[in-house]
Amino acid sequence: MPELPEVEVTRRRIAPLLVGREISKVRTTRASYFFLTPPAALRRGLVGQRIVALRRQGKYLLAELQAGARLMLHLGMSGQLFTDSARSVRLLSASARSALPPERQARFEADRHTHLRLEFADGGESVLFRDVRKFGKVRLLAPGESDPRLDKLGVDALSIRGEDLYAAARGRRAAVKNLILQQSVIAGVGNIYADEGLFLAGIRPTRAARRLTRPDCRRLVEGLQRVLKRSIETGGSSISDFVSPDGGDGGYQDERRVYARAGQPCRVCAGPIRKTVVGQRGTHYCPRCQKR
DNA sequence: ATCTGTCCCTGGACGC
DNA sequence: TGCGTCCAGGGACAGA
Repeated sequence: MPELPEVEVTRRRIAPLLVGREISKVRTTRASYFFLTPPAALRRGLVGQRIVALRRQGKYLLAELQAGARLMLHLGMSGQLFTDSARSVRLLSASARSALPPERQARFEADRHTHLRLEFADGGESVLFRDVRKFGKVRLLAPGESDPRLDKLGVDALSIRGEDLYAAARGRRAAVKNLILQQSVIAGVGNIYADEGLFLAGIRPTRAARRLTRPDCRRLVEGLQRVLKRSIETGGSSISDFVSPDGGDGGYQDERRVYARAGQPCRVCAGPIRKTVVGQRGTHYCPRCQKR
């Protein structure tokens, strides 16, 4: 699931392929709630536009266009942003793959889940957005226009300070894990890195947010930033769907300490990692290393 | 204001 | 082999 590191890795690797190029053709699938801007309006608004920058805000990507409009993208749960030449088995479902001869099994062919395809005036590589579960979003923002989703975002997870988290936790009875998953509090943290950051900080995910001390908040922010930065360095986590724009897998899934490791030995104390549910999300922790 | 539960979607895992 | 059932989860939303 794309969280801050996966979105940032995507941004860094695909920016050189977008910035400075003029969109010549836009192909979409039919309208669905994936399209916050209806497909036809999206096509009209993008053709002929040149992309001048690609930024990240929380888990959102914003492609800035020359005329001041912005293309807002969210990868949701299963979103994949990549180029024509990307090769990855993750770009095909297992059933679709098994129907193909071996030499074509890693080759991408646009399918019904490929909702957006941008072609460019220079005739070079196209950029595609595929999203099986359609939890992703795409919206074209007119010059000066914003989106409530962006307006609500809190401090970016890479720049938040312990003191900010401490302030946000005042009076909150909810579990600390719920607090750090709230994009209005910390923008960019999702389920994997929430669990991993809490582990590094030695904090039990179920602990009431308001019970955190200042030092707790400081350690939690340090833990979160450490896992986020390390994940960016290793190319993100490719646990189910994530691929980088060239089709390559990330490397962070091999460094996970708790996420999706229920029953396996803790890398610190060797005791079994436990799985529970917090706020309807699968939650993994080490009962011995995360006592408080 | 905060908190909790429900819903959107699809494919993969699992049981029989 | 094939079918049915359950599960994963980001975030919007409704209702308490």
